[in-house]
Amino acid sequence: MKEQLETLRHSTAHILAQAVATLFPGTKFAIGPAIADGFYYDFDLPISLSQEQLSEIEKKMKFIIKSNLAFEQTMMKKGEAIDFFSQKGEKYKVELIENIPDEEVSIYKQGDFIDLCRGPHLKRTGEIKAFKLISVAGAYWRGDEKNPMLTRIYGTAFETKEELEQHLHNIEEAKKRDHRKLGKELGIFQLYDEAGPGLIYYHPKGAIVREEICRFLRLEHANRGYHEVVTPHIARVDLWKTSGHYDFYRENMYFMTVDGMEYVLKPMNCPGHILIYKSQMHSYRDLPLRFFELGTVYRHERSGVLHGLLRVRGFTQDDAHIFCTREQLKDEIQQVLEFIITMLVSFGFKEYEIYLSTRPEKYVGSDEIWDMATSALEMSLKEKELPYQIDPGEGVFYGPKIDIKLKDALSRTWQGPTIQVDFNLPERFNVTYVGQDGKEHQPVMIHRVVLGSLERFMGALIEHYAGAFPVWLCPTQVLIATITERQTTYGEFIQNQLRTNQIRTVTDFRNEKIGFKIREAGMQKLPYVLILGDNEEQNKTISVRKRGSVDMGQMRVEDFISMITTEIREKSVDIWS
RNA sequence: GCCGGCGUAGCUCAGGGGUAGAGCAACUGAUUCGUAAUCAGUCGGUCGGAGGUUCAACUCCUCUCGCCGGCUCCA
Repeated sequence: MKEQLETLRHSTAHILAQAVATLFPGTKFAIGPAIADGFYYDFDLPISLSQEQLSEIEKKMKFIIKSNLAFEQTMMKKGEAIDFFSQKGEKYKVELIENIPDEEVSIYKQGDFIDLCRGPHLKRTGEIKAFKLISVAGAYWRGDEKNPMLTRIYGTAFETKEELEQHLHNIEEAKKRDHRKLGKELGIFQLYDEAGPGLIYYHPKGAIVREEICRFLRLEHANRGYHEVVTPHIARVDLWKTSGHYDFYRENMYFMTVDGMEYVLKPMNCPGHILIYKSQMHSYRDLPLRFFELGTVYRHERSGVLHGLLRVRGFTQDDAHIFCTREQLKDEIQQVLEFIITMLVSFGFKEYEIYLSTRPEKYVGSDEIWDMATSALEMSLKEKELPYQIDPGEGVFYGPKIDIKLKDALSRTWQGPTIQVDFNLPERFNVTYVGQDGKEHQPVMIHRVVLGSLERFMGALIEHYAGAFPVWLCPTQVLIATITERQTTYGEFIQNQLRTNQIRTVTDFRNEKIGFKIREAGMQKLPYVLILGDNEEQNKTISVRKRGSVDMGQMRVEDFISMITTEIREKSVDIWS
């Protein structure tokens, strides 16, 4: 973000704070930074604030802007500042100052509003031309849920009114791509109150999309030497005690007691794959051994975090566990990275962020093995020349990981693909292989998903394509629409030809105008509509209309079949919206 | 889980203590039409659920379930 814009937004945040100070005496102030597309300020308010009150605050802010107050900076000795803010009861500010290492702290003042702030700021409040308060939300002080919850007001500001309008318009447009809205409109999936939150029901069209993705995944995994396995949805609690999930993951697990025995609905697939590995002795010659499963898992996510397909309680991962030697680790990681990137590209994803998460405070295993695994991950990223960021201390307790985050329509990021190195489970389950030396050794395990969960991936995919899937994924690939009922027989003949060629085809022989049929097809984002009238029947042709109002004119049905078949086979991601 | 908001017909939404509304969809009929909405009629609701206040609650209050925006947490 441009520094100028950042300053503008930060200054707007200060004006917001001043307005709140005037309107709600007794408010304590926390922090108010500029963020990606605006700013926020966190307050400890004496009252609870609702969305409607934002316009009242905006009004006050406009008054402050009009008053054209100067932003004045002064420096204060740390002790002095602590006294000053303590006197005002500003406990959050005092806490902030105490954490500043310098001797002096910077204070900004506009009118009678004084705030701890590094700056920089605009010269005067009057420089703000275009801002809007967006929403009010709760946020924990310092982002820690053990701390009190503050009231956060989000807003945005731009240099011109036009830019502000454009931004608000963009958000409205993005909302039209929301997978929850499109999922319902296009008949892809639905959630049902009576069935429980976070549980997805794929409708027939969604099931087709999902199945196409699964078929593709199975093929690609087989091509890369993975062995597909299938494991049960429940397992005795003992298995989860051995794995450590019972101790570390219990609040996310579903339990049930049957015949006096306790079972767990699986939250992960790893223990199952380990059982399969351990069913026989393995030589170093067997490694790497890769078990793949489209494994459906259930996790009790906290109610407030559920979000359409992107965050659910039951989902299917394209999960695999690779058992390999330490020497093979880097090579395996590289292959997985390559696999992931290839798949993302084939689905048309260009925007994703890669993170390398390193050793957290609590961890198992030696420093030496952590360093080895972390550098294996990092070297793989470097050699693939993939740009990445480091997420320090964000690794799992059992090992470091690479996460790839996909973006939704509103640019919120969601973790999809991940590669995690694990030293813990092989230890807990006493997983071994016989080495060249004839002795038992412990393999390293890699947990990895390529798309992540099918649910989340489909959600991201719907938003990515705004519901207009590439033809190979489309539930309906071709609609045959007749001009009058006279062409019904010809339409059936055409449909038969397409179906014989495995093209998913539906017909619209209703007594409706062609414009009406085309409109419906357009709203359903169907890629091709074949229009049949007397003209086509006489010429033994079809008129082809491609998604996005493109009239391709008349052609022979064989030519159309060959064209669309190629498009399907190549999984063409050519987008025409 | 926490903070704030919202739940009215299959869908999108209006209404506001005194007989429940529109558009689309569905159904019936007419129309047989050339590239994003043909016309007319009909059907459709325990106003998310449970308590309470009131002569009277869809409307006010309490609880509860679900959804939305955030926070925290994650595929």
